[in-house]
Amino acid sequence: MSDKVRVRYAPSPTGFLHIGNARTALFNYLFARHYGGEMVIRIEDTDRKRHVEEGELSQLENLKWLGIDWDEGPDVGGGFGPYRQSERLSYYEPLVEQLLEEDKAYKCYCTSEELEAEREEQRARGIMPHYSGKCAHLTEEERAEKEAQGLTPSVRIRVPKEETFEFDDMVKGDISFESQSVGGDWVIQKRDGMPTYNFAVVVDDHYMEITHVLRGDDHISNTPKQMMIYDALGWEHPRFGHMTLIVNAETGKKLSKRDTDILQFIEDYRELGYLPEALFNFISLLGWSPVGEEEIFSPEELVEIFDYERLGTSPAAFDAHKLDWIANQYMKELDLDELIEQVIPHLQAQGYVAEDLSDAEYDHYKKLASLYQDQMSYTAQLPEVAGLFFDQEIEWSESEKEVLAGETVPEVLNAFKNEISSLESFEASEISKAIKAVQKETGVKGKNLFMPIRVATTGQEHGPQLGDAIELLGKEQVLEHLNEALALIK
RNA sequence: GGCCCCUUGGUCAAGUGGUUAAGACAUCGCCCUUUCACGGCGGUAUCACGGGUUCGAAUCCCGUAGGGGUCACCA
Repeated sequence: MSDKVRVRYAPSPTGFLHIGNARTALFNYLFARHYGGEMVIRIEDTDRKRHVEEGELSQLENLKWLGIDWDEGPDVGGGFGPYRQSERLSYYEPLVEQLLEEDKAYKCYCTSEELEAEREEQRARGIMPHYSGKCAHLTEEERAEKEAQGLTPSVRIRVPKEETFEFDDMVKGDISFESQSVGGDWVIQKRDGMPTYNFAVVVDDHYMEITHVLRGDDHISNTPKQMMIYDALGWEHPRFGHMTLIVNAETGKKLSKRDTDILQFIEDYRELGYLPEALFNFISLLGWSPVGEEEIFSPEELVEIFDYERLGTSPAAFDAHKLDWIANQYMKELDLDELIEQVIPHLQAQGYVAEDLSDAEYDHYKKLASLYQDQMSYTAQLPEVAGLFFDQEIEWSESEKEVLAGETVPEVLNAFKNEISSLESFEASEISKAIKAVQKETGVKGKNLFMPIRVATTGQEHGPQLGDAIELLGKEQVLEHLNEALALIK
C-alpha cells in the first residue's frame, strides 16, 4: 500500500451505536491504524425526518468508549471539513448543476404519490420496481409548465445503458453489475435540496480523498450506483470492501433492532459493565480471524496483526456465549481496585449498598468482588451471582431441605453454632478451624459436614469457599440462619 | 420476482490441489476444588448436493438446492 490510506466511518445519527455499525467502525479503525493511515468520521445526516437529537454525540461517545479514535471528524475538525453532510451542501449543489448542464441528470417532477403508485403497479405485475423515466425527456415548455404549477423537482441521474460496473472487492473479489439492474434513473438530489445518500457519499469520499471504503455487505448493491457517479464526474473510485453481515444465529437473518433476544447496542453492554477491550476483542472476531490459535488480543495487538485479506466471506453469527467467555477472560485480569469501583454503582442501583460507603464496607465488598471475579463477565453480574450476600431472607429449595434432613445434621449445626459463637475474630481462617473442631467433636466429615453448614448458612449448595462465604455473611447473619435451619429441621 | 453475495461440526472458524480437515465457544467425560466457578486433560461432532478437470479436490470449473442481501426523494 504505497499511497496513504484514508478510511472513513460514516454513521447516520438516527440512534445509538449499533453493534453492526461498531463493527464497521472498528474494522476501518484497525485498517487505518495497521497501515499507518488516517481515519475520518463523517456524519451522514441528510435525512431530516429520521434525525435524532443526541444521536451523533452518543455514537461518538460510544466509539471512544470502545477504544476507537479518529484523526478527523465533526468533533475534532481536520483539513477536509466540514464533517457533517448537512453542512456540505455547497459541495453538492454545483456538482448537481454541472450534471444537469451536461444532461447527465435531469429534473423530475413526479410526486411521491405518483411514484409509489407506479411501483405498486409494477409489483402487481410481478416486475422489479423501477423508475419509468417519465420525466427523462421533458421539453423546456413542459418543465416550465410544471414549475408554474408550483412543483419542485428532484434531480435524477441518467443511468447509462448497457454498461457493466465491475470492481474488485477487498473481501469478495470481482463483482459486477449490469446498469439495467440498478432500478432506473435514481434521485441524486431530493426535493428539499438535500443530496441522497448514494450521491453525497461519492462526493464526500472524493473530496475527502478516501482511499478505501470498508462497509457492510448490505451496501454491495449501492456500489454500482456510486460508481456511475464517479464516472459521470470523471473521478477515480476508491477501493471497495464489503464485510459480511452479523446475523442472529437463531434466525440466520441480519441482526435487526427487532431481535430482542440479543442486546444490539454498545450502550447496553457498557451499562452492564462489560469491559471495552473485551467488546473490542469480541467484535474484531465477527467476520475476521487471526492467523494462529489465539483469540484473545488487546486492541493494540489487533492493530498490529490486522489483515484485511482475512476478512471472512460468510456471515458471522452473534454468539452471546462467546462474548461472555471473552469478557470473562478480561474480567479475570482486571485489577481488584478497578473492579470494585465499577461494581459498586451496580450494587447501589440494586439498592444493596448505600450511597456513602465506610472504609470497612468498602473492604467488605472488595472481598466479595474478589470471590466472584473469576466467574464474572460484566460488573453488573455481581449482584446477580452474589445475591445471597444481600438477601436478608433465607429460603431453602427442596433439594436443599433434603440436605438439611440428614441424620447428623442437627448435631453438626449445633456444634458449629457453639464454635462460632465463641469466636473472637470472625475471619475465614478462624471459621475453618471451627469447622475442623466440629469434625473432631461430632466425628462427621466430608460432604456430610460441609454441605449442611453451607446450606444452612448461605442457603445455597454452591458458592465461594465456605470459610470466605461465612466470613462475608457476618456472624450475626450466620447465627440467624443457623437458628432458622435448626428450627426447620426440628 | 430481478440482480448480487454466501455455503467446512450446534456456533465462529483455519484451510488456497496431496493435512490424521487446526483452533475457539458450546456440549460430554475425567482431574483439581470436601460445593460451585476458574483452571487442566480428554471425547463426540464438519467439507450442502450432483457433475466435471486432475494421478489426486474442502480447495479449480459448471449446474442444482438452500440461505442471505438489495431493489426509496432511508442511510
